[in-house]
Amino acid sequence: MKITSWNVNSVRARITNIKDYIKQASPDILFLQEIKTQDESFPYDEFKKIGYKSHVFGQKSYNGVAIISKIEIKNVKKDLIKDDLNQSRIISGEILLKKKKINLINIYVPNGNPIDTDKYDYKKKWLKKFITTIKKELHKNSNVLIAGDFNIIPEELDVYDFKRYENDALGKLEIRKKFRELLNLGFKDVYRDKNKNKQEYTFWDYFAGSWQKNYGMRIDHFLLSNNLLDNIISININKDPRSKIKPSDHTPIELKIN
DNA sequence: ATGGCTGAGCTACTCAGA
Repeated sequence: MKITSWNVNSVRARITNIKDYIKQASPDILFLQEIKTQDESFPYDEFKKIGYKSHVFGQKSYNGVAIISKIEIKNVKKDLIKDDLNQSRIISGEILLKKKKINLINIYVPNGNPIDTDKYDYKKKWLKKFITTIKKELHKNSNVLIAGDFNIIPEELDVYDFKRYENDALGKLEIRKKFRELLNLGFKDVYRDKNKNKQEYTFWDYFAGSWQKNYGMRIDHFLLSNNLLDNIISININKDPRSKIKPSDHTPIELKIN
């Protein structure tokens, strides 16, 4: 089974790119972030035509997450977190894999910049609530997969120039500590676990030729609870969609499990 | 390089992203 996570930066502006990606990569389940549209404007039919059912937690103009899937997703929830600003940033559901019930959680963590504003406080509070939520979820079911746009650079090698980001909402130590706190609940950062020293990115800015210069960062992640690590086949950052016309600034990350 | 692109909503320009 292939599960992909991709911040698409508007599902409607990106629909052709997304369908092209699906044709090429054929994921069973696709986690989308930043769909930037309300539920009623989501392109359900476009995905239905190619065999995917959509579960959507939309929002006008900003944020918004969705899970689209070829296989049945049960017990879809959009209220795992009571969001202080009522933003649409988390959607979860359950699948069965070899008789194991797995809790799938798709997140879009607040950016948090600039750091001297309430946006940064919102990010810290959101992450704190998220960690509390995950602790509770683990008590109910220890098989947990979390994926999405974390807006966290976990370590220095996860960005082209760490000095530029050590005082940024994506790279500040207190934010990176939240990521470690999550891992300490019993998760692995699957990409880093399988690629100990490799420097690959999932995001490149639109401007200043960041893509061409490979000025990127690794901020989209798959976290898998330790008891599921034996199910991993592979993890891959698929850079192809970032090279296309009218791309998202993020590229998909793909996990294969069995 | 603290915004040099991009998208939404709207239809001139702001807000947001990272």
